Amino acid sequence: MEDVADVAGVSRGTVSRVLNGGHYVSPDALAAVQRAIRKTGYVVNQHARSLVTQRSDSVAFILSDPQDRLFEDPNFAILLKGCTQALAERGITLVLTIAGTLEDRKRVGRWVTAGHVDGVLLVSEHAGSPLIDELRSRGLPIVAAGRPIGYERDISYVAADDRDGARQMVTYLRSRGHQRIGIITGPIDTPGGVDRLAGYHDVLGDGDPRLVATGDYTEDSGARAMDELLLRAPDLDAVFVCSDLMARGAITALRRAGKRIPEDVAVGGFDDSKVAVSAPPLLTTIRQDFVRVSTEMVRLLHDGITSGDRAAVILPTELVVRDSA
Amino acid sequence: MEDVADVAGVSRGTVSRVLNGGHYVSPDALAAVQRAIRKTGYVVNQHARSLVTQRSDSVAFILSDPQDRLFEDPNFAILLKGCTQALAERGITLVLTIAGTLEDRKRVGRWVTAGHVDGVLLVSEHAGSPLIDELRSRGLPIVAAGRPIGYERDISYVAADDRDGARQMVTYLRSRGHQRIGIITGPIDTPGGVDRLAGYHDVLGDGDPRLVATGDYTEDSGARAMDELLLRAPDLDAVFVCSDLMARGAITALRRAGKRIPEDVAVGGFDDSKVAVSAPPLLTTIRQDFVRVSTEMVRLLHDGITSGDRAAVILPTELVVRDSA
DNA sequence: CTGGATTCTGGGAGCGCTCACAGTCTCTGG
DNA sequence: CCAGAGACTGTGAGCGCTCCCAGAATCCAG
Repeated sequence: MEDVADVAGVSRGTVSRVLNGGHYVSPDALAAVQRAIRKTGYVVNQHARSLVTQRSDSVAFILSDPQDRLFEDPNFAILLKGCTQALAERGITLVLTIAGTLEDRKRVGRWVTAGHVDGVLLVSEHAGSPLIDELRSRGLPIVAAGRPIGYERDISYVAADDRDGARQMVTYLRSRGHQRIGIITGPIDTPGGVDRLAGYHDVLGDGDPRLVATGDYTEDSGARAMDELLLRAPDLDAVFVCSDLMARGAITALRRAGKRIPEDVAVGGFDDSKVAVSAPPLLTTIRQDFVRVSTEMVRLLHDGITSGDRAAVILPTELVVRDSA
Repeated sequence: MEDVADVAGVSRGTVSRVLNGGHYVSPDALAAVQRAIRKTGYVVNQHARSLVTQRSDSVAFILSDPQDRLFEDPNFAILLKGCTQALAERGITLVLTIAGTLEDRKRVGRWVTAGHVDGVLLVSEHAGSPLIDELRSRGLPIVAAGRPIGYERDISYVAADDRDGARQMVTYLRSRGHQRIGIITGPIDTPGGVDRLAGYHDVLGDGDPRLVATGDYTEDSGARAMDELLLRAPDLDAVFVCSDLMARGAITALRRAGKRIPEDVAVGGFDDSKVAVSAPPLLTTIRQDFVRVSTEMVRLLHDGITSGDRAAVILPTELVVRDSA
């Protein structure tokens, strides 16, 4: 930097000003510095800058999922890519951390609170992680993907309107004349698990508990839950499966049981992910826009870093009718 | 840090020594410092450390793929996760960068060469990127996933033995009595594209050019290439498709054309990825171990950072026989 | 008892940057 | 013509750490 200043015939201070927006710099000095930077091939030392500004211009993307969902679930990939790009536009770097095990989570907690990042994007399935408390106590801005159960007032989050989406699907199934509508929920400690089930009950009342089964968002679990449902309620004529991937599993199970879709049993999914249209029957499902989720998350985190604000954003969901219901 | 030194009754120098391995520190001082660190809740400032050591203890994972393959191809996810974990074990942070467009690549080039990272993991489909030259000129250690065409002597890389894998598959198909064996290759500017085709020719000689078609590793392109092959060589009785995903597309196309698999046309894939067993028929394919690839990549990069060594690792591939051939 | 390793410790210098402050110069209105 | 506001510039201090060097303490062999 001293070199640049010498070449441009100005002082370090002026070079620094040019680097940081160029306010209070004369046009001559500006041009001279820019020329000198090109000539010397100078690049700022981010560490030196961070040392004094106390900011790192990077954020952590923490995937604290106990399973290897990154592979199974395309939503994660979309979220990850969307965040990377939205951050890049703001000149912020995305640091990916995977914290599956409890030990991982401790390590990540230490790392994050050591001031490596200015904020955290939390993509975790399960609630009640001690991570949130630790991050909060350090005053680190956090934005979660999905409603963080038990922390709604404490940290920012972006979520799709799960409950309303579920209502739309169940209402639609009923409008098509289905009487015995089952549901395969996600884990009951996830917002997608409780909220979609709540939407189901909003429309159908308490209903028959034999029509409710639980999966873990994997394809296999969808098949297993469907088998269970078929056993407990052989007369069911429709099922709302709370993720497309599980719906695919459920369809496999239904076919094994000799059921035609949608003639014998109608199937509704959730997500409108790639798997919804990867094979016949094309899934009738609820769309949630994960690209939008990621841009909103980044926006919220940026706000949090610059102003300390907290906010929650609920994005609308939309029924997409295809072949399976 | 000064606080810790005061509490422990020692100097900054001693605290620093404890932090960096504890050599030349008396047991008493060591214990006192460790106690003081716990008491004060001290965490090192990574930026200050990096400023003096000139190391960042982080590496970039550069995904410079023009398409959105991260979604289509599960291999990327496995690679990404494997690298993250292998690095975490070494206390190194993974910074994810996506450089799809040319402009992205420039931005990433600037960023990486600005000293943000100690090394680079390059996961790029296409060769001849100016990125490699730029990184090399800065002396940054690089490890590529897959053979970096034209840079084999310049940078480290880890690759599966594509050519031998292809030979295994084609040999197997021929041993099963197939006479007219087609191939759907990857893009011809990728190692997987040229090497697997070379393996095919190793076994079959020059053969009939009408039996060769090219895809781009997406499912759709597999279907299109199959249609083309069927048109040019309606008598073909087997096809080696150079990725499982494309093989799925090819199977769709074959079925549309009324062909039974494997009775009318046998299909061989490559990768042994999740899609190989996602639906019937289960794919006969070539296994390459991406977890192993990622750990080897990290090992090589670590070597490169600490010692400046370069190396190439070729991992064996293995035929997996299932239903499709 | 002494000289030279060997182990351990403290403190100064400096990594490359930003920020606050003091100072200079120019331009305005009274 | 002058005071004061505004635009611009240079300089010193300091961010929190590691590294180096000098010196103190300890130990062992001669």
